[in-house]
Amino acid sequence: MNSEVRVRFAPSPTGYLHVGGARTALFNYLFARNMGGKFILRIEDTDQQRSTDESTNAILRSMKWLGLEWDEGPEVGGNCGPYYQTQRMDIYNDYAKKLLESGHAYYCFCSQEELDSERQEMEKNGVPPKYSGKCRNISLADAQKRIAAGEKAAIRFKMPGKEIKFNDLVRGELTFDGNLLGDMVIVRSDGFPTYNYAVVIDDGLMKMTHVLRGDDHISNTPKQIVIYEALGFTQPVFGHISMILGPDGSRLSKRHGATSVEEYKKAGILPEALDNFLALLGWSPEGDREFFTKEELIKEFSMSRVAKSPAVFDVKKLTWMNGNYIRKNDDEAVAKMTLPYLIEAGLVKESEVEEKMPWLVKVMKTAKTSFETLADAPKNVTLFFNEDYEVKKDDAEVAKYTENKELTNKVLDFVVGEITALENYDLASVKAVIKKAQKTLGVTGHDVFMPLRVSLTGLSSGPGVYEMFDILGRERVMVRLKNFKEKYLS
RNA sequence: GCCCCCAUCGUCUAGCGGCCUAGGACAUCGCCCUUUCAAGGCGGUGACGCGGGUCCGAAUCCCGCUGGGGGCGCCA
Repeated sequence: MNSEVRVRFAPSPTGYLHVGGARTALFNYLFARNMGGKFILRIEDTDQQRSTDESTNAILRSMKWLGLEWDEGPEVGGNCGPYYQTQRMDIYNDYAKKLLESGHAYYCFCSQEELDSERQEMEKNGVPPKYSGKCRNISLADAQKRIAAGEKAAIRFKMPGKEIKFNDLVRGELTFDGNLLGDMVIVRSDGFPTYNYAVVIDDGLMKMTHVLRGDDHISNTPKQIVIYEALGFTQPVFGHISMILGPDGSRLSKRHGATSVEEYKKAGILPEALDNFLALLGWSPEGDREFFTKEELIKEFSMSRVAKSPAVFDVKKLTWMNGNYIRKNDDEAVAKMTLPYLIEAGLVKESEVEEKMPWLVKVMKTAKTSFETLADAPKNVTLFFNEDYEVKKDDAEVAKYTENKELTNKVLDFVVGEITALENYDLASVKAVIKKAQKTLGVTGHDVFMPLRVSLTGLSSGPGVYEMFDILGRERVMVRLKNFKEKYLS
């Protein structure tokens, strides 16, 4: 079947997977799955200086975490491999040779210094910087002799000075003037291919039907098209997705804060939430719905609904969405997903996880409405864990009850007495006690709840008082109440 | 400097000539629920960058301007 859709994501392993890259990968993935085609992952590691295995691993890890499984590529193989550019050197060289022989390319002996000064000169004169074509007329035979004699040479592609057009899937027809483009290097003097060349060889040989990538590649496209033409490869359909911007409207970068998928994972963002959020950056479904499972995204996705304009990455909305995803889970699931964060915060020990699990589930039942990321969990549940919580006396609401000792004492004494006398400590009895306190003491509900809240949590706001009684249990409630009395009411 | 792309509430966006006194979501504000907080429910504030056309009619089409972004490497 040569009508099968084939798309790829081709990161260069020079750092972590960026959210912008993740979105490009996601769009390719969704498009492939929606069309019943293949999603291919290729590692563009021809930059020897900056590529690292560590980055490759980090990128693969992030892709998997996001659920973007690839059909061909590293670890899974495929018929069009290898999928690492550094393993495809022979292929690039073969095609470079063909281009040299067919007269589409030539050897260039210009040194870096010559090129630099040439460019500076052009810039000074306000001329668009473009290679002069100095080595264009050195014959292949002469060039080969010089190389045999030990000279270093790059290979340049002869740009045809013509108009280059292509039909972009998201932007429509785009036109470029080839006369403005200089002869580009396709093979560096160290023998490594350049991006614009390697990408064509790979996409051509890997039979890509569509190339969906970032906006920043628009001006590379005409350069690549002429290589497709020279090689006689079938051109894929191009689609350029707009970029992701920071809050200030410039290209999203480190100075805007977290940019890598890994950082969001660490911050306690769920992969489903990040996928959902990223899908909505630049793509919109029909209708007003915003929450989609991956399967639903696949079903709904269409390149025709991809926006042309760039999008600002709004962490607030991501976080809101993430909170919704967390709350969609049942209490047990939330307990499990927050566990690593609780352990890291020292609230739970690895060894007591099993024993504490049922209790943790109970904690999460009341706490999960209060956090938007998993990393928020520890600070929101810490007061359930130990008795040495701080009483915020500088909070005016709290101070009311530390200052009005008479009321607080009255309430606490009554409740302590009644709770101690309780045969069965359960929620119903606790409720009854509190009711009784109101009646007997002749105070409002608020005036019995607040002293209890302040003494049980040290705060004027937080989880429900009943929930505290339930989660803490009789003994810990007593400890807290008595401690509070001793410290603040005597 | 040159080339290219983009332009609807603060943000993500719907809108593809009349359904628009511009719809939804985040954020924000108010109300409700409620022992507090959160969650939830309801409601409010809030946008077609500007100027020319075309058309009976323009957020929607065309041109210019302005603004923003990207590219112009022996980086990808």
